[in-house]
Amino acid sequence: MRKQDEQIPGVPTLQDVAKAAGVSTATVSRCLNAPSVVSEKTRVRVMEAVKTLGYAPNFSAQALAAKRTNTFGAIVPTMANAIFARGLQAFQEELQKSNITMLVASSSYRPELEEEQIRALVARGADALLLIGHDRSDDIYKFLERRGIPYVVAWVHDDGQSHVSIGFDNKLAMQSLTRAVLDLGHRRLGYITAQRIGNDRAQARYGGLSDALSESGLSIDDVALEETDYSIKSGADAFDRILKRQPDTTVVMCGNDVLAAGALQKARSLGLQVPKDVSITGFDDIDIAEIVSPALTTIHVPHRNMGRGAASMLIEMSRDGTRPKSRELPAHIEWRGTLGPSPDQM
Amino acid sequence: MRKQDEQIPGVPTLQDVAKAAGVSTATVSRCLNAPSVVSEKTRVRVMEAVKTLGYAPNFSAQALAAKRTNTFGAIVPTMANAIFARGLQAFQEELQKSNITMLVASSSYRPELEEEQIRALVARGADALLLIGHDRSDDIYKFLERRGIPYVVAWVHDDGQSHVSIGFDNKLAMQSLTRAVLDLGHRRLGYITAQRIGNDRAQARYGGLSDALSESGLSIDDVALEETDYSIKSGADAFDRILKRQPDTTVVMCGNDVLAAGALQKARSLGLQVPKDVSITGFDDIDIAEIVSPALTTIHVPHRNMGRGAASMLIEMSRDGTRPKSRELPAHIEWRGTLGPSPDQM
DNA sequence: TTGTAGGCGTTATCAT
DNA sequence: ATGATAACGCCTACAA
Repeated sequence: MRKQDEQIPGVPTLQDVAKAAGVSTATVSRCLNAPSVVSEKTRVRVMEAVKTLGYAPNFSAQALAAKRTNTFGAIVPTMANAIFARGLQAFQEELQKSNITMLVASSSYRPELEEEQIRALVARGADALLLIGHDRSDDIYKFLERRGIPYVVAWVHDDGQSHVSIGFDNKLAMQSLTRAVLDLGHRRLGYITAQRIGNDRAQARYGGLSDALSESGLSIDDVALEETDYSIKSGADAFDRILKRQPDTTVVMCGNDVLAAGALQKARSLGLQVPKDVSITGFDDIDIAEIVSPALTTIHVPHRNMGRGAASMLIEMSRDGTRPKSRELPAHIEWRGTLGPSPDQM
Repeated sequence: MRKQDEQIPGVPTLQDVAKAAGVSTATVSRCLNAPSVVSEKTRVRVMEAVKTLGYAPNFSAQALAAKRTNTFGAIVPTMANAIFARGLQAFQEELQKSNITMLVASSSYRPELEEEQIRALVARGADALLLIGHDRSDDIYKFLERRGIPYVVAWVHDDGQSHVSIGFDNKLAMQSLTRAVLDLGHRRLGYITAQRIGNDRAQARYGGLSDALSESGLSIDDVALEETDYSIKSGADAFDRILKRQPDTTVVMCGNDVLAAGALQKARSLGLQVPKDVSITGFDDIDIAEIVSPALTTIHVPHRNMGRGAASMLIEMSRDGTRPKSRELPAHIEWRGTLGPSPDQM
């Protein structure tokens, strides 16, 4: 009288559909998962029952029984950052084509939190994982290997790393930009970076700066360095500090466009002309790079392509159990208005 | 020899932990979910086994048995839009405090797709749902009611609507901004809106414009209207068309900041001074509003608060089964540099 | 082509 | 405080 004779409809199950269509649950299941193997006649009947009852499979039960969830997970540092938001959007659009759902978690740039999130997504049955950057504990990589969960490391490409990845060479990109800056005669540099700890992209970019400097016989120790968090205001404040410490600075390079936008804003409010008095460079080429004025000279990064590519790699890995080769995507200098010759050149 | 005597370890289950600790699976389950009810001694033993085996509960099984997933879903039009990305980030951070996972799906502003996504998230066991705007089919609302899934409609507040919501009055906000514009003497207006179909925020904003005009004895038919999609370039193009159609336009109001940024850019490239020759207004107050120059006069919208508030409302609804009152958050004009008196005033 | 039935890994209700 | 054991809803050999 409690369980069996329940009168209230509740949520329809396979059982209900089976009963309504006068077939077994197995047949209903097949209609849904392998329609070709069931006769036209019964299939029509079953599908009708499905429709009228408003049946939708219970995901948990499905996952439990089938041992696959058609769900991929993505862990990003933050979604509030346009570069990840755009990449995720593309990632998701690509997955959707294959009827795969995306689960997102954000780690707030905190390694412990990221580990937790990875485990959580795996526990939830994520069939594959998108990770940002390769900088994480061995334990967690082992964990993934052991569970046989395919993953790709995105937003970076580094020949020294063994994990399947899709991205660009952050170091090389910043190195080439720095070379361009030096070629323009700049010698008194400032550099604003995001927090580098636990962020291999920021580290690599810094490394690129350093290397380019060395090439020219200069030292990274001579650049006015500011490390700060990710916001326009932080960029502005950092710019201010740099100019205070080193008033004859001719160029301030920034680890990303957001910081650069802040720097640019501050320069303007300080009455400095960009790039006549001081040059500024960014990195990422997000929307704001184009609308500030003068528009930011920056590194163009193929965010959407990375998201899309990561999706297709994961789909392949998950489907075929293969291990595709890492993909390096191009990043290039986007010349716009904030980088000019050093005033010293005159 | 196949199932039982499997030698390869595989993923540890409750069973394995139970065996290792010499207790029943029930006890292990209790250790994890209600530690207080099991004796100190056995608990320690069990937790040890958990640790050494690296056990993590299987989410699907858990959900299937417990009929709750600790997962909330969010369906947004797109994550590539800063306003949603920021709101989601806040939403997720708040959920995390209560150990709830967020599932995101994006509908690309397509109603049918949104319905699909809602059903998908529900099928995946979402305990509650965050929806954007109240504009959707009755069917889907009925579906949610029937399943007893709590949901809140965010980004809007409209007394005429019955669903639990958190947001601000889009119409009123645009109305007040329009009043301010008219007070400054502007009479030749242009308006750039995002696609209004299926987007009640865009509709409401347009309505606010229209109403404010009527109040002053003016007609919406006299404003040069451009409807376009969401991008900086679209805003720029629309601005161009407006000035072609109506060269004596003194102000171009925009349905959001992205379009306004485009308009501003185009104005500059057309050699127009803002706001001396032409004024521009935005809506949303996202990052870019502050960094363009002159900075955008716009409507400040509490994105993060909406995300956070939506989370806490949903948590309450899901926990207590209550139905909280809708919350209206304040939105106000953020006066900056792009809105000035009409040149006609001189 | 279709049905039967055993599992999937937990939770929760009873006893004990 | 702990242990059996029946759900939970679906998938999938295997049998018919």
